[in-house]
Amino acid sequence: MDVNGTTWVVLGLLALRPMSGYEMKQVVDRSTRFFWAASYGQLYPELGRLESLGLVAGESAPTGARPRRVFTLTEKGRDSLHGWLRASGTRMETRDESLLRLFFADALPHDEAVQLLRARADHHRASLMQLETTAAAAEGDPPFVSLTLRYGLDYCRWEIEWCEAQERRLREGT
Amino acid sequence: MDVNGTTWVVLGLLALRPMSGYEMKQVVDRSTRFFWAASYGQLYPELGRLESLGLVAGESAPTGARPRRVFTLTEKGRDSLHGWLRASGTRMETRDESLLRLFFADALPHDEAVQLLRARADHHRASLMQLETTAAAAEGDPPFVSLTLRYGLDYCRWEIEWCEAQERRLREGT
DNA sequence: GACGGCATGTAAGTCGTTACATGATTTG
DNA sequence: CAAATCATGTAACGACTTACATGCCGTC
Repeated sequence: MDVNGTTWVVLGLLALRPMSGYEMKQVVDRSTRFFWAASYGQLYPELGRLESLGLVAGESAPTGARPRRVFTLTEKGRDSLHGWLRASGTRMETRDESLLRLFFADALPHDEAVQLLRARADHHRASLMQLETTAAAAEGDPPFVSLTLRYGLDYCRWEIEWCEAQERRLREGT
Repeated sequence: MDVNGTTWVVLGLLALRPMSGYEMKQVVDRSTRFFWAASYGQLYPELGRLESLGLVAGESAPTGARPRRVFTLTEKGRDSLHGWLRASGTRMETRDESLLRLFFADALPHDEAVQLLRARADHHRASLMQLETTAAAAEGDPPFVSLTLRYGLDYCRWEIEWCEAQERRLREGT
C-alpha cells in the first residue's frame, strides 16, 4: 500500500474529526510538530494519494466562492490507522544541534564549554513557556492528546533540571 | 562558505584526532548517532568538499596495498569549528513514531492505548542497555564526550520512569 | 579459498522544507 | 482599500539513506 509518516498524520487527524488540508497544517503546527512535523508539500499530495486509495474521502465545502475540500476517514482508512497503532515499529530519529555542540565542546576553553549547558537550558525554558501557553487553551482535548502535551511539559522541565545539575557538577568538580 | 550538519561532525571529529572517513562512520555509529547520524553518502563527499576549501587536509596512509586517506584539521578548520561552537543557532528536530502513536491513541480501546506506554518504556529499556554496554568501554573519553553519554543514560532512565508513572496514573484514574 | 572486516566512493531514490503562484475573504 | 488570513497546490532544492561496485587484508 506504500505508506510514509505523513500517512499516519493524515489518518490520525481525520480520526479526531473531518478537516481540510489547510486545517491539518494548523493543527500539526500547534501539536505534533515537536515530535512529528508536516508541511503543505507533504500534506496535500498525501491527501490526494489517500483519496485515490479510498482511505479518505474528500468533499467540496466552499466558504462562499472560495474553494475548500473537507476530508473524512473511510472505514478502510480507519482499519489502516488501527493496524498502524497496533504495530510495533518504533522509528525514532533526532537531530539535536545543541547536543552535538556539547559532544564536541572539549575543543573549547572549559568555561565556554560549560556555558553551552546554560544555552541548552534556556532553549528548553523557551519551549516550556510556549507549551504552557498551549496548555492553557487545551481544555477538553482527548485524553491521549493531553498526555502528549503533558509529555512535552515534563520533558522540558527534566531537560532544564538536567542542564542545571550538570552545570553545577562541572563547576564544583574542577 | 556553505555549511551543513555533516560539516560540524567532520570538523568536530577531526578535532579529537586525525582519522579516515571509514573510521568517522564507526565513531559516529557508536556515539553521536543517537542525536546526529551520518552516512557514507554524506561523509565522503563532505570530506572532499572541506579539503578543497582548506578546512581539512587529507594524507595518504595505506594499509599495505589497500588505499586509505587520513584527514587532519587545519587552522582554518579549527577556526570554523570554534565559530560554530560559539554560535547560538539551536536547530532541533525529532521524528518519534511512538509519541505520534500515543497522540492518536484515543482511536484505540483504552486498554490497548495504555499498552503503548509499555511499548515505549520497553524501547527505552533496550536503548539503555545498549548505552550501558557502550559506557562500560568508555574509560578515558574527554569530559564532554562522556557528558553526552551520561545524557543518554539519564534520558533513557527518565523516559522509562515517565512511561511507568503515566501507565499507573491512567490505570488508577479510571 | 571463503568469509568477515577494512576502505573508498557513487547512484538512485525518498523525504522534507521553502517559496512561490493564485485567488477569495475578513478585518482594521 | 490595504493587510492579514483562508485555501489549494506545485516546483525546486537540499538532506539523507540504501544499496551497490570495487578491491585488499587477515583468519579459520
